[in-house]
Amino acid sequence: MIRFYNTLSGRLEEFKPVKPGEVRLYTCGPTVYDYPHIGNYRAYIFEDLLKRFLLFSGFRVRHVMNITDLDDKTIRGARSQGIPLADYTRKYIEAFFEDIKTMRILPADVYPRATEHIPDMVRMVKGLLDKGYAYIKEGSVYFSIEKFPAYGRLSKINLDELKAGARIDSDEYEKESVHDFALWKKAKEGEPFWETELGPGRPGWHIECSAMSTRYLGPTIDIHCGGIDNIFPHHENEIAQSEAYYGQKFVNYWLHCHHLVVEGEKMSKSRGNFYRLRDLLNKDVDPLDLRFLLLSTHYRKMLNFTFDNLAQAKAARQRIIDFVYELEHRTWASGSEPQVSALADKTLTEFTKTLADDLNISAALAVVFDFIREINLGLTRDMIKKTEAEKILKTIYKLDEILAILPEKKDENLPAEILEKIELRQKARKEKNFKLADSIREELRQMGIILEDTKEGIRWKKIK
RNA sequence: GGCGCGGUACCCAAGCGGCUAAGGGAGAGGUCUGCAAAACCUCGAUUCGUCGGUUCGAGUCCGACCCGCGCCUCCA
Repeated sequence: MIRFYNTLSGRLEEFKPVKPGEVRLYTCGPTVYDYPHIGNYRAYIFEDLLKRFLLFSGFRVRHVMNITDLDDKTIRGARSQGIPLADYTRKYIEAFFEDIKTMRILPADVYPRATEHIPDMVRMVKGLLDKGYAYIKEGSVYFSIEKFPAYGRLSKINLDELKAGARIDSDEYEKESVHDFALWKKAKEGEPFWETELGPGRPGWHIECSAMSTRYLGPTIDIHCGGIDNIFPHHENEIAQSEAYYGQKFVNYWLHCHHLVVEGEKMSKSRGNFYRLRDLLNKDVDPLDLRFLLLSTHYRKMLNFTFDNLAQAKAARQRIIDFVYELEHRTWASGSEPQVSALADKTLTEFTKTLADDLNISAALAVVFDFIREINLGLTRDMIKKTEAEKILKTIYKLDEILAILPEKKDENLPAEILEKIELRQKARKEKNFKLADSIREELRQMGIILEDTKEGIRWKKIK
């Protein structure tokens, strides 16, 4: 049984997709006005874990992630540079696709862009007007919240109380009630607009997601993910629009990822603790170390990013890498040891079971490390035979289908000059010239190559 | 003001009423090694923010309080 914490009900629920064996997943994508920061990637990696787990469990997953290339921020950005919106957003869109690849995030099936779905949005807004959920004021269209009694159910927000906390309404448009939100914004001087049946203008931010999600996934979606900060008002508004328009349940399971903070404080440019993914990669951070760090804290818990935590994640990940390395480079005695095989099976079962419990990644990783310790113990006692060695490796790679933290098995070769140095050191060792041998070892270590002398000969590994 | 999250060893972190409180990192001692590295073994919280309560039994449920953080405005 798979259980997830559903924000809508506020408790753990058994997961049952609308259509057995198939999951329709919608995740809020990037707003392409800048390079995404590591907090964005925390959310994307949580979603990736979820998706990989579902795939691993045998579901077919239809995944849609929108790209917000039309909103206040992108418009402001394009205008400040005096270039067309599409030219402005293009480089961020390209960067996004590059980055999710380096972070090993599985691509979605569809990446709809707001600018390419204006007609879908217009159709929905028109429908909401026809059904009486929306009204026009001075050329703009607004959703009338009082027409939708279920409003506030997701965020548990009470509108009367909201009203009490006097807040400044930053929206420059006229509406009947403070909490009504714009579905369609009348064209403004210097802003891009579309000529439509609603008149010249552009869509409001919330309707973009409602239109694009239901366009590709149908009126009822199994799982909708996003950051915790999107619960109100964005997701609340999505529910209102979609359910008012389609007359049926919009989303069955709402999964929200908690924030990432840096050094215990909210990331912000003014505080100087703001990191884009690229800032870190330029500092020689291994993207997979970062992936491991972002992955290893439960998605509903606040994650504190520090460089110390990153170093800890790196060390933990290295333990797994070293384990795989050992298995791949040893020579094995033939024969078999059925107990070891059973342990591998048990590990896989336990791993899946812990993740099925609302993606309890910490418990899942504990299962992995328990397995590694057990096998390493067997290794020191020469209890692992060829048959098992293969099975163990297969198991680890199976686990990595979900974790995706093992390095690519590409450059297994070293440049000739380095190989020569290793040879030289071997010779020095043979002649008991340890001083020379140690200096070569140190020299290579500086270059990121670690040498290890084992019973079966010398081994090297790269360390970034 | 309203809504919500968290406080478990030096650090990260699981645990959702009942075996000796997972796992990782760092540390100490040991085995192996020319020395290292890796690996293995051993050690490490009589205790889970504080104080009360419920219970045969509580990090685990209830109440109060203290501390840290987030949201309520664009935001993953």
